[in-house]
Amino acid sequence: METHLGSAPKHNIDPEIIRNTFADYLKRKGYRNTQERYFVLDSVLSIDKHFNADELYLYLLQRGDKVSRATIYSTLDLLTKCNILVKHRFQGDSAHFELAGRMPNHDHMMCNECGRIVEFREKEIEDICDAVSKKHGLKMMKHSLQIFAVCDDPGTCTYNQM
Amino acid sequence: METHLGSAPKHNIDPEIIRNTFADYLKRKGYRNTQERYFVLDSVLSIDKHFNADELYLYLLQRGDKVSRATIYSTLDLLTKCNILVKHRFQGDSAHFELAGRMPNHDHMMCNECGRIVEFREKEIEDICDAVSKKHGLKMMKHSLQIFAVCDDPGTCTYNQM
DNA sequence: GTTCTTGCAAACCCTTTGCACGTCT
DNA sequence: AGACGTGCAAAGGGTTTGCAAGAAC
Repeated sequence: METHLGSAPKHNIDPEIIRNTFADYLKRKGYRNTQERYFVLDSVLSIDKHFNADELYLYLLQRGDKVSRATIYSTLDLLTKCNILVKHRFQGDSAHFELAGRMPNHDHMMCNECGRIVEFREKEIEDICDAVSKKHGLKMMKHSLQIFAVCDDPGTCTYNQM
Repeated sequence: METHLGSAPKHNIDPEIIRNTFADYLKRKGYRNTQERYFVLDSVLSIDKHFNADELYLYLLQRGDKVSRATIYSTLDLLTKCNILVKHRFQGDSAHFELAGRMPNHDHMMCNECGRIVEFREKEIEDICDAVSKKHGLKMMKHSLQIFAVCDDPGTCTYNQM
């Protein structure tokens, strides 16, 4: 079985640091160190893309680490809560995840027509969010920005507002 | 039956213009002018909030216009495609809609703890999105920005990153 | 009269849950 | 041993779909 989730990470995140972060979190919360949780963590660390729960499930299968979907969901939740993963909800149906340290505070732009996703980081955005939050009496935790656009190149990507 | 969707709109959108927009769109696409579609449009025009499909279904019932959920979904889709409505996907489960002309290009900030939603408009954000799109060879159609924050006031709203 | 739309219920997808079994401490 | 986590399958919520009946053209 072949998935599109690469197994040679290009990000420069130190796996050891993340494993410790997770171990600390579990300990702090009184949660147990189970094989399954670390199977999931190790897979996640080897992916340098966005992925959803089911893709991760299949990827784990392919690696020979069978973990049930229920456990995948539960572990993704833990990993999100301790800020190892970031959870996105794009237009589509399923939630997408990615390593938080992979490309901090970046946002996404997608072509309505071809589905291509462009990631970008724009410092100003974070600053504006911070300022707006303060102005309204809140403290920003994070933000999520998506730009819906269409490719300029009409050859590969024609937009039709049907 | 009483819903929380007000029936006295405070926005200053001209219903006639919107009805014409919709009629033109239907005509242009060869879709039919059905009672149900205009029931939905009229309801939508009388709401000055975000709403989801089911809230709209109940609101229509309350007004005495019975339209099935299937038709609600289909009509919401049409209204979104012709830019009368904007569709949002906040963290939660269901998609939320609102009139596009109600508060153009505004964004949302929500408190993780109490769920309060603050709407704001920041011109800079639109400008940055536009510039970023150009930089990557795309033409921006729209953007969606959410800020996840917590209320400053610790009395009403304590945040605990469990 | 033909084609499109509606309404209902069933199907669907993603996610969560109940419960029995297994594993961690 | 006890408590917690896992896996399975079933339930759940939101949304879409198949099909027969009805409405628009």
